[in-house]
Amino acid sequence: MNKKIKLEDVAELAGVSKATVSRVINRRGYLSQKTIEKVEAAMAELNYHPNVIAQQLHTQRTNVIGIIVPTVATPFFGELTAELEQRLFKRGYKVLVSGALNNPGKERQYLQQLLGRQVDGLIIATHNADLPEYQHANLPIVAIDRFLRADIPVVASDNYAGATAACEALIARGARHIIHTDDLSPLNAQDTARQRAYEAVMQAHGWPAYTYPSLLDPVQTRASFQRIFTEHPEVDAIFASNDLDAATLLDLAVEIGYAVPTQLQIIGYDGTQTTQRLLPQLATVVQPLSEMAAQAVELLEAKLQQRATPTEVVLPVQVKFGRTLRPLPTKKALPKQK
Amino acid sequence: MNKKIKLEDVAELAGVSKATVSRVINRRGYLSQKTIEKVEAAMAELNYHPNVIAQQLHTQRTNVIGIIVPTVATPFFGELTAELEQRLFKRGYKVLVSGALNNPGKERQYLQQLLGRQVDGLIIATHNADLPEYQHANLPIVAIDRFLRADIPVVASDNYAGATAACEALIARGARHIIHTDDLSPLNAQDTARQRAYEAVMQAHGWPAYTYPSLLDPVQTRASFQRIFTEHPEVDAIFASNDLDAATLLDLAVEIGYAVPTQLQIIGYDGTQTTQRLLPQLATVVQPLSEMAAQAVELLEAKLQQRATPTEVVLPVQVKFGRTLRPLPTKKALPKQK
DNA sequence: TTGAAAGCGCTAACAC
DNA sequence: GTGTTAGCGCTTTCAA
Repeated sequence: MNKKIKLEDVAELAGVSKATVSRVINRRGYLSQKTIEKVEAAMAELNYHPNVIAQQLHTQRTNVIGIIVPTVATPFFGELTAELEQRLFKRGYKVLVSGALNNPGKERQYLQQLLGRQVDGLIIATHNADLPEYQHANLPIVAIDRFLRADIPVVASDNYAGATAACEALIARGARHIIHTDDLSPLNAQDTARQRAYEAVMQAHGWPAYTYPSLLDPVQTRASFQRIFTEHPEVDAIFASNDLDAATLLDLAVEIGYAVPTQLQIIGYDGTQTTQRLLPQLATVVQPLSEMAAQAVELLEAKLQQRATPTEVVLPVQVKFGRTLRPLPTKKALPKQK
Repeated sequence: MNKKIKLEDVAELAGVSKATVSRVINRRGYLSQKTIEKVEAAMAELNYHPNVIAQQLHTQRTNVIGIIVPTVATPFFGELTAELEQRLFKRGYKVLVSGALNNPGKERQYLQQLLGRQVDGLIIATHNADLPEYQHANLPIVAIDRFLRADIPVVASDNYAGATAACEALIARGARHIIHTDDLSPLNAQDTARQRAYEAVMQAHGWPAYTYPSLLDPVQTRASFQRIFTEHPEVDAIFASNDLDAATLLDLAVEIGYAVPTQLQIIGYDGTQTTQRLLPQLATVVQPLSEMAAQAVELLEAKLQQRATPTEVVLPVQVKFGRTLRPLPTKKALPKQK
C-alpha cells in the first residue's frame, strides 16, 4: 500500500494551497481554469481520494444510514434491505447493515456505537426487547412494523386486515378447521396482529383457534408443526404467518399424505419475490415491500430535515390466490346454509 | 434533538480535563476510582456518546468493511452477506453494504467514495465489468467468486467440479438430452466454469450442448426458458445454474405437462437455506456459503494485518439429491451396455 | 482568484 | 494521576 496521499500532497504538487485544492474538489468559489486543471492533474497523478472521515468530521454528517433487521438472509428482510439500500443510495446515503436476530447483546453494542454519530439516521426493522438505547437515542429513527417509542414513526402493512383476508379466503373455500402458525417469541410482542385477527375470525364463527409456534431453528419448527397433524388430524386449512413456514407445512403435509389443496389448504404470509419464484403455487398475503421501503426512506428524510412526520403509516396488503387454495365454489354450487 | 454533547462538556461537568475523560472512555493509563466515577456519572447524565468520526480520524481506522454484492434480495447473496456481517461483527467490524446489480455507475460511484478511507477493507462478491477503480484501489480487498486483479485473493467454490457432478448425477439416472441454463451476460464473464463443465461432459458423451440464457428479469427469464420446451421437446433433464431458475423451470415443466422427475429431471445450483426451506424437493449443488464467508473474512483480516495470503481458495461443493431426480438405477436393473 | 489559519471532536505524547 | 498541547485531514471564514 502506498503512503496515504492527502490534500496537502496534492496542493504541493500542484503548487497551490490546500484551500484551493479543497475548492476544486468541491467546485466552490472562484477558480481559474488553469488552476482547476493543474489541481486535477495532480489529483490524478497521485490517485488522490479525499479522506471521507475528515470531511465528515467537519460537516458533522456521514451520509450513512444504519439499518437493523433480524437477518438479511431471509427473503423478506433481504428484499426489504435491498429496497432500502437502493432508495437511500439514490438520495446520497450509504447503509450500514446489521442483523440482530436473536441477539440483543449485539444489537445493543451496535446501537451504542452508531449513536456516536457514525450514522445520520436509523431504520429499525426489528427490536430486541426494549433496549434502553432506543429510548435515549437522539437521532432520526424510523421503525418498520414495530413500535419503538412515541416519537418514532412506524411503517407497517396492514397485518390485521391481511390475516383476516387470509382466513376468510380459506373459509370461503370451505375450510372449517383452520390452524395458525406464528412466531410467538416474546421479542415479537408487537407483531401479534396476525394472530389476533386469526382468533377474531375463528371466534366470529364459533370455532376453536390453535396457534403453533414457529421457532428460530427450521428443524425445531418442523417438529413443532408436525404436532399439528397428530394433534389435529381434522385440520383442513393452515394460515402460516410467513411463507417459509408455509413451505415447511406444505412439504410436511404432502409427506404425511394430505392432498393439497383438496384435503388441506395452505396460505402463507409475506409474498416476497423470492417466494413467488421458488414456490409460485403458494397462496399468500403479499406485503407491499417496495412501498414500505419507500415510505420508510421518505419518513427518515423528513426527520433528517426536521420536518414533521405522521406517527404511523399503514399500507394495504393483497392476497395472492395460489394453487394451495381450492377454487372458489361458484354461487350455484354453494350448499344451502341450513 | 439536543445539542451535541462532546468530550469537553463531559470534562467540564466532571471538573476534569478532556484527556482524563478520554482515558476513562478508553480505560487507558492510571485513573483514580473517584475520577472514574465522577466522569462516568457526567457521561451518563449528559447521555454522552463519543463521536466515532473524530476517533476514526485520529486512529485512521474505521472498523468498517465494505461489501459489494449484486443484490441482497436474492437467497445466495442475502445469506452470504448475513454470514459475512456476522463474522465481521465478531471481529469488531461493521459493514457498509451495497447492491450493485446491473449498475456499473452505482458501483463505481460507491467505490470512489469508499476509497476515501471510509472503510478499512472491501469484500467484493461481484464486479461490473472492469471498473478502473479496482485496478487502482490500494486498500485490502478480497473477491468472492470473481477474479479482479492479480494481487486480490479470490474465494470460490469449485464451480467446475460442482457442475460436472450435477451433469453426471443426471446422466447416471438415465438423462440423455440435458439442457443447461445460465447467466450469460458479459458481466458474468468469469463465471463460465459451470457452463464449461457442462459442455465438457456433453462433449465427452458426444451429445450436443444447449445453454439457454437466464436474464435479469424473472419474466423474461421465464420466456427464455419456455423456448427450451418448444425447441427441444426431447429434453429429459435440465441443469440450471441457480436454484431460482431451477424453480422456474420446474414450474414451467409441470405447467406444460412434463412429469418430474420421471419425464424430466431437474437439478439446480446454490443450495441455500432459503431454497431448501421453500423448495426442499429440488436437487441442487450446495455451495459452502458459510465456509466461503469464513474464508473471505479470514483472508481480509490477513490483508489488513499485512500478512501474506494465497491468491485463491477453492472450496468443495456437495450435490444434494432431491426429488427432482429419479432414483439411481440399481446395479442389476442396469441395462447391459451394448 | 488565492492563501493563512482556525476549528471539527478526539487521542496521545509529554509535562507536572 | 491528571492536565496541556499538538495533531488527524479537511473546510471555511477572513484577508490579501
